[in-house]
Amino acid sequence: MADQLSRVFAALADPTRRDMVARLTEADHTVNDLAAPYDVSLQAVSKHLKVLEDAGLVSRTREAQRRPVHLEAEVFDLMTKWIERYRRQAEERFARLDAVLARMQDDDSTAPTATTQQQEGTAS
Amino acid sequence: MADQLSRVFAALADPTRRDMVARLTEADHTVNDLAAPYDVSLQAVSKHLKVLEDAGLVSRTREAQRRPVHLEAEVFDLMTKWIERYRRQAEERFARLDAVLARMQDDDSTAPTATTQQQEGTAS
DNA sequence: CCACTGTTCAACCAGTTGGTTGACAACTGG
DNA sequence: CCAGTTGTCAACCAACTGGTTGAACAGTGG
Repeated sequence: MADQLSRVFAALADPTRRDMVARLTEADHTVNDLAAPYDVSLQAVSKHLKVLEDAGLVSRTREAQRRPVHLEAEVFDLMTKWIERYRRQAEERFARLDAVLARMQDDDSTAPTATTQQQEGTAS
Repeated sequence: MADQLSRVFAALADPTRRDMVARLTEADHTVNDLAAPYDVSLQAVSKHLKVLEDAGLVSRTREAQRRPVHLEAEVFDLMTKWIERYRRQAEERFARLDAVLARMQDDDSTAPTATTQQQEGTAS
């Protein structure tokens, strides 16, 4: 099956599932309960829940005939970590780039072939 | 097409695309350049890039025959906002729940059959 | 100008997704 | 125990995905 991070992103790529997650932050819900607002069959909702469960975003227990669905919010951290890591990296890079540009402006005697990495030096 | 948030999540649900994004935080890259590490055709990579572009995660300009790919890191905020909003909401709810449980423990005169209506709170 | 490099478009294919309906399983509670 | 409520499983379908190959387009540079 794909790694968990992929499953989490994929699970949240569907608006209906995102809405379910949003509602589950307020309170646990039964399947019927969850299904009510959407114009799809109960089975479809059950499938959505399976996707969320496989991603580790929700868990289900039993309580009488009902299967209360509970949000496992810790999984959010998985995404947050990934996103923040690369966001930070991108920001640092932009900072570096700004510095380079500033330096170039500063003393424009710099050779244009100045060992900048890939595209970076493309100050056309 | 779907809304942008869905497209962004869907785009990042693929490990190859996540890796491309990761590499693009370091520097811009051409398509060939990007494709090098992966064992798929150039056309497949081109498709992945289209997905990332449709999600607003990257932009492409022209430079001679090359099409340098550039990361648009701001889009990360879209996800971060969504995630953080609901994470916070979930945390607040858990805090509330803890409070309720603490209170119940405090004066255990509470009827044990205390109508667990929805699942918990009723404190909406 | 024309060959070459870099990239995309088009058609196709297998596998997945999100939905459907119908049957059935699990559990309560009268 | 049996009827009723709640939810899942199975089979099916259309649409989408991620990959392929072959052809075409864009732009440079000899």
